[in-house]
Amino acid sequence: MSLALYNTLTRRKEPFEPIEPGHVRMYVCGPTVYDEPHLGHARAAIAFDVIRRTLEALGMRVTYVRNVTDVDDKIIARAAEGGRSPWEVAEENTRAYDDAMRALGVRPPTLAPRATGHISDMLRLIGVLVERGFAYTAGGDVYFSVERSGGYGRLSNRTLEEMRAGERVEPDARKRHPMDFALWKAAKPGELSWPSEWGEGRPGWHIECSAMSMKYLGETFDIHGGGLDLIFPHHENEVAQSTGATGSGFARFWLHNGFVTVNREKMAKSLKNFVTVREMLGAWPAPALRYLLVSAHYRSPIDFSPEAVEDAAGAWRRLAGFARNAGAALASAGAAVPGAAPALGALLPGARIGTSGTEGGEWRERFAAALEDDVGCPEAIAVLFDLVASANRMIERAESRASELAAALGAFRDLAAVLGLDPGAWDAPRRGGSLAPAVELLLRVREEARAARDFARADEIRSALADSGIVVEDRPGGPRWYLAG
RNA sequence: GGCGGUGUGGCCGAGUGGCUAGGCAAGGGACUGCAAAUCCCUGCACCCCGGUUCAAUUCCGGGCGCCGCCUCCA
Repeated sequence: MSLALYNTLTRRKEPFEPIEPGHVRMYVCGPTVYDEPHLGHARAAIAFDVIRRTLEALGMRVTYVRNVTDVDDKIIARAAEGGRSPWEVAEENTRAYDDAMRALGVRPPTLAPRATGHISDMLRLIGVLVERGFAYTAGGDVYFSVERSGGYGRLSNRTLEEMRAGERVEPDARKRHPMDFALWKAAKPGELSWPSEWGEGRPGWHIECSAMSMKYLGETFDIHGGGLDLIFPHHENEVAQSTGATGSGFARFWLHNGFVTVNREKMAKSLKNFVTVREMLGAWPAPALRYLLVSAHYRSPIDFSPEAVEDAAGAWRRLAGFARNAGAALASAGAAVPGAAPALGALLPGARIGTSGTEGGEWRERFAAALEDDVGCPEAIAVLFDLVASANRMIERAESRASELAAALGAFRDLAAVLGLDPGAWDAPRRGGSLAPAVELLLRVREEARAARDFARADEIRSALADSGIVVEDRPGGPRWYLAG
């Protein structure tokens, strides 16, 4: 089997092959940094993080570009409210975004270009569009002419007539067609601006993605992604601009992630029903959040609620518990414990899910097949749980060979890593070890109490540790402890 | 109104023309000083109405509900 992806452009699943064999070029619309990231941003970033890891795990090299929109009306407005500069606002929120994504195990893209660093590229592109007759000036503004663009509306599957029928905004008198959109906006006095042959101004929103994607990935590249809400007008306009300027095709596959909803409604600033990543991380373990956002197919909505996160946390505990138990079982059998998958954030292929012939080949094959079908994470997760149940039975039954369990754990780590859910990778950073001597002393005291059948004292110690986030399990071979979460 | 998506057991969430994923929660059992973790067992789901078929949750037609987009939006 080979990889198939759902392409918004054709509204079908299509076999995917990169233009350059073995090398995928992918561009995803990143955040507009006017506020701190909410769960919706996390969902998008994680969706494409998993897509990227999947491509890599299937043996492809991925050049992944995700932009930062750091010039925009909302940033300017936010700056004005706080009496700060737009630069400051953008900088602060870019940092908040990066921190949040790192905490959720989202690997940094290959490149994260900022709009303000590419003004000259945008001006050049606008110049070409004006030259070729796809754009016109009106005052200090430059507009793109949708009527000049062949096939405008193809991506969002609607015609210009249909769009006009649904018009909700008063047409701007300076536009030739109501759907024409700004490539360059004349600066208002005192506003952030750059010089151009059309006067002082700043770029429209859509042109930055055309300029930056083509600069780093070429005129035609493999995958362009973003949230479902960007299909129209943002991506439609990108297509129009880019194909207008180059005369050749733009992105071949368009991938769009579904929303995070609250009470089945889109999470959005305007509805005031959003939850920031920071708030979430304060209340729940990061891997539980990541699990929640990976557990649904990337195109489906995920309805957020405290119960949903609680369920995800439970599922995550089962996965993490398995890695712990299997590791301990192997160690006590004197067998080698498979190493953790590459650390989070490492610019390395997410995993080695190589198929038949390898240890744990059957699970690897099923897992790969799930992801090859339009990145079917729910199915892939089901394989992971099947593996866990099966390997737990090996642990339970003493007659199982250590080599078999080691293969299962190795496969588990490799496969979970494709989803960014390898427990080893999450545990490593916080295994400071500074707690260990104190905890182990308490556990020795507790063992003495248990030996003396002073269970009140033993339970007291256990619950005191629990209050500090340390879970104690009494095993046949003695107590074991770990950090909760 | 146009376009797109979606409707599965208490909840989340795959999938399939008959052999009916997975997780969480729940109940019972094993293990344990008690727990925890783990294992075993249990619950007979597919919006409605027609049609095709030996057989439909799965295919076709119609209807209804919900969600999204229609120049803020991941």
